[in-house]
Amino acid sequence: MSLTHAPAGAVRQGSLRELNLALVLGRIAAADRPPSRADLATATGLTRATVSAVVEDLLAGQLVSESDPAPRAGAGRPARGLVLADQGPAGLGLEVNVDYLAVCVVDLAGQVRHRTVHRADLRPVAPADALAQLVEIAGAARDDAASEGLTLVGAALAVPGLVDDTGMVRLAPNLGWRDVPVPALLAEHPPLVEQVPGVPALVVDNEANLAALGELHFRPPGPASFLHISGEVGIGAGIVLDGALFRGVRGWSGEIGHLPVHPEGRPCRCGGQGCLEQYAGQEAIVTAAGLVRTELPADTATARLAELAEAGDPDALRALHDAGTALGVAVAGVVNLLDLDTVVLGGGYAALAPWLCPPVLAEIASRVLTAAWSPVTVRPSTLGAEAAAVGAAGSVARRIVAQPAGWLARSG
Amino acid sequence: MSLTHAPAGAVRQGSLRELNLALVLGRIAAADRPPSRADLATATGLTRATVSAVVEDLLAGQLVSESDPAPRAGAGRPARGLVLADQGPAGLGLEVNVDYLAVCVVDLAGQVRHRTVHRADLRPVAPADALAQLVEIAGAARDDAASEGLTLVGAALAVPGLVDDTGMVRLAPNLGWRDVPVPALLAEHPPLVEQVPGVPALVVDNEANLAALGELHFRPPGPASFLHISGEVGIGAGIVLDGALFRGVRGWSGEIGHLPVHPEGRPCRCGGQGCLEQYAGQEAIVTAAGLVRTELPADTATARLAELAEAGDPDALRALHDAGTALGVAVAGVVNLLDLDTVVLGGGYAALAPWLCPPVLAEIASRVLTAAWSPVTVRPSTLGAEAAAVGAAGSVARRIVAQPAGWLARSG
DNA sequence: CGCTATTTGTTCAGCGATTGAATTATTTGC
DNA sequence: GCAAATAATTCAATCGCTGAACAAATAGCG
Repeated sequence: MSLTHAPAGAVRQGSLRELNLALVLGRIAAADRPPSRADLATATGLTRATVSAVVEDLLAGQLVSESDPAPRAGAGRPARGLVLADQGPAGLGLEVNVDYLAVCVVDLAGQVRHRTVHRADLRPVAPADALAQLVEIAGAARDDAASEGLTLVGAALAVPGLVDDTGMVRLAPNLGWRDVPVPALLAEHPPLVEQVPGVPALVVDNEANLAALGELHFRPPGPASFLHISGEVGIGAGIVLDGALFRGVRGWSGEIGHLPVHPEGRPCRCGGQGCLEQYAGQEAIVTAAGLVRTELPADTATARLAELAEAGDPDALRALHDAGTALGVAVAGVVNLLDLDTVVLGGGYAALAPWLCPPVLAEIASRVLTAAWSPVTVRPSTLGAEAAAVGAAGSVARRIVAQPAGWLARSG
Repeated sequence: MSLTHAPAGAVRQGSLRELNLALVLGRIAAADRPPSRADLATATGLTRATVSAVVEDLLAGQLVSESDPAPRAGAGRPARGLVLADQGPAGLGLEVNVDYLAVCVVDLAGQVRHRTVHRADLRPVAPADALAQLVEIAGAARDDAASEGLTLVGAALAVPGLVDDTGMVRLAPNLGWRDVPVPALLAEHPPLVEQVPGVPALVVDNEANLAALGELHFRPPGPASFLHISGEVGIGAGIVLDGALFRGVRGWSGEIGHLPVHPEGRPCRCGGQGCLEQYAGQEAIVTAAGLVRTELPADTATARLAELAEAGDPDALRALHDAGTALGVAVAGVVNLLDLDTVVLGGGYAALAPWLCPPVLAEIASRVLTAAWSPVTVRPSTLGAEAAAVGAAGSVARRIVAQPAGWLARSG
């Protein structure tokens, strides 16, 4: 029951058209088959005349295109289907992580049109240099996209750390970044994207948040509310409610890693005791499995762990089971609290999901009151390791779909 | 970042006026001093001409009234202040609880204009009979309100149990209700409220949810996002995000009582182990304090407990401290997850807040990562025991403020 | 092959709501 | 008593939606 139906600001004369552009475009994006103008009219409640006028604007602005007449039974003039354009605006996704840089381009329809991953240990690299490398890769991606008729209209950067609302990276412990003014550093390079009213040129956000958004956009029939858990060294949760990321009062939501699972248990670096991170963080799992803590990326350790588990190594299996149980205790609490019906295991957990899911489901079954009525789905993320970059680019593309007026106002 | 700015349905010609009516009325409601038309124009971005036209509609519909010219310094024609009308539409709040029936009427400004509490043990009473008594009391309240120029336009009923989306009470254990079709039972009585387009005649909801909404409306400068915890036999949380109650996918959010605080601890009726309810539920506190479990209402036991604590009884103090610590562990987890900055202790906890708050705050301080940056406020509810009834009535009144067009369309 | 029914999409006069400038209203300060 | 300042209203112009009529394109049927 959202009681704030009205847009935040004034509803001017022209807002009407803006809202209907968004409404119609949103329907086209959400439809499973290319809808006709008539379909849109009945779906939205607008008249066909209005829909035609709105669609004309969308076609002129390269936001949608007409598809071949869909074969359809019955009499009558055949409808022309409308689909999101594969040319026009697109989003740029960037990611700086411990052991790689990633860049990708996602179009309006959510298709990944370009993708580059540059593997390198970024920990010894100064932030400014890392960003410079990223800009270089992104420049090539932009040219590539341009050759396909795509115009980049905004960028989103995923980092493994806390980001404040100005885009400053306050703390990215595993990367060794502290108080890095990313927007200012990137402003020293030539702009990567075309400026479009209503679309921020650069958004910096936590990788867990953006990875969750990636999951939202690229599972066509997926749920609008779910919990996405990124298991890395820390454990971050992206909470998606009604198709929007819930960021909390200060933008620091999702710290599921410090939910207590053994309140009198091991001390945690957060100052508490028995936090989930101490039992289901990557380091905890790896050491519990008897692996020596590897020097370099978590990736390797995770892959090794999966191998061992695959081979039936009892230590690895026990470590995964214990971690899954701890995770399940925390997840059950979240599900009880928020009444979500889908949990996605992402990040390092994705590869370990076959062993983590059963104990998580077991804890949910025994602790969640309503689990009997309504089952809770727990599944691994479908996106690869660079989910955050894809989610970042997708969030930009999605913004265009949600607010097309800015793009249309750009060039006329 | 809500990406769904557009209203769900079509934006017709007339929607423009509807949206601006809501926008202007919302500003009047949110202002701390009666704004003038000129203030509203600058605040909303609309022209003064439009604001005048909109205000004229609101005045004609008895939704706002002009206050005496506010004394103001400087030259110029004095502004006429606009305030929410103290006549016109109002909301009816109803509550059935274990040991009382409550009815109240709240006007647009959020003022409680009428209040009746009928104390009685409702457990042996059949649901139909309880509702019949409630209707009788409500009828008197409606007549009382009518004499003050108020018209009831919707009712909300709070019950201590799970309610599905049809208004059916699936289970209210402490009341002994199961699958009670409240809307159908109430339909057998003459209607209590005038039908207004866009305002449901009856909403049935969980008391914890409605109590949380009560807190939202009646702390003028209060935060838009907070956690409201009702400590009764069970422990329920109302999660308010951006001024709206978060209900979850199926409407069953807020089950904070089953967050694990001692995962290998006491078994809980939910099937889990070590749930919060086992350590901070009213029964748990009362028995821990050495009080014999009293026959009747929890109220009495809570009051007795407060008395003992006031007098310095060591058992009572220890029981409250332990309960507060358990509560704090759970609350810290929620705050980490959702990044909320305000926690309200309501229901039975309100009276015990002086002893519960300190340990809760201590746990938050030690377990919440961001507590150092941004303090978390923990305070008792300011509403009385019948918070849910007030919140219920307030939610109806608030709906009129959020969607005034329906009321205006009513009589012309 | 031609006619009709059917559905899609466009055109156009009408209308409601906002806009911006001009106008009126009311008070303070000189 | 007059000018400056602020508040609120009036009014022609304009923007965008509506509803109905109209044009386009196809399947079914005799």
